[in-house]
Amino acid sequence: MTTEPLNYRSLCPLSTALDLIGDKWSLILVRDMCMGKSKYGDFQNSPEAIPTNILANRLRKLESNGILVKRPYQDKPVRYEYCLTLKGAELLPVIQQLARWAHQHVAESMPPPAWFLNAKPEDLIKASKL
Amino acid sequence: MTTEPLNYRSLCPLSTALDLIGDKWSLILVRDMCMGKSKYGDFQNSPEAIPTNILANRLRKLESNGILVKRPYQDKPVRYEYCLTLKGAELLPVIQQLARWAHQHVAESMPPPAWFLNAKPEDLIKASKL
DNA sequence: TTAATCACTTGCAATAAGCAAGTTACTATT
DNA sequence: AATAGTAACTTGCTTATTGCAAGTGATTAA
Repeated sequence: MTTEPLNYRSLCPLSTALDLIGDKWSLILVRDMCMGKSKYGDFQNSPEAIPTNILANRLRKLESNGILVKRPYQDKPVRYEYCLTLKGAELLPVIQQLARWAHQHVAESMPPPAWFLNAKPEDLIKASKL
Repeated sequence: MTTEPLNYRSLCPLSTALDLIGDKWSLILVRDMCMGKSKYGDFQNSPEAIPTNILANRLRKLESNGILVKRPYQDKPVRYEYCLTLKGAELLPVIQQLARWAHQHVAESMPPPAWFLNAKPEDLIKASKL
């Protein structure tokens, strides 16, 4: 498997999950990948405007935690795409629940698109090797 | 309603949700309240060992965002309890999905108790005024 | 040759987290 | 009456993380 931090605050499943993806940006990136985005520039262009150094850092962490895979889709010049693994795709239910909650309880938030709420993790993985 | 930050990164529901509870500690506290904990000292005694200044700060934020209510349950000396509102209790599905995900994909994490996975938000609110 | 794009890295300032100790208001003990 | 103890915090300070602006290397396009 991939290298994981190994310094969990506790072994409570919620706590370990938060240690891996419980920061301000990780799930935003997972969302973007759920929406079909896959390139560095795509992530930068999201409305939340992630700083570029943090983007690079989060992509590295998510990769080393097995949530996404980075692979070149061309050379000269080399360009990479970032795709969810099964582990990453299965965060979809988490994101769906968060979006549902915000829609119900945060007045300012926009409604999540229906296709998003009905999507399944399996729909998201396009030929990645787990 | 209660005072909310009003400085959301975007109006995407996921993004607004993360702006409210997407930090390292908020959901840990919501989990504790889901488990029946309600006092300052209870939260401090959780295995993740939240620093006391951060605990006080998070309780304030969660209260001002309408996720919990703080109320005295005795005076002389005054002691407070912190209880989930409906808004807070409805984070349960989010936490359940996170726990489920960790159990499936994080080798080190313990299995979530069955009663927890089957609990419903309504079960959690004990006579708070929404 | 110059300009442009993509995918980053680097340096530094600002913000947040974490640790230890102190405080206030009581109750209980000697 | 003095001492100790507990609950719920606050304060000061150090360390770590974020965020902003600018710079870099590879390559294509004008």
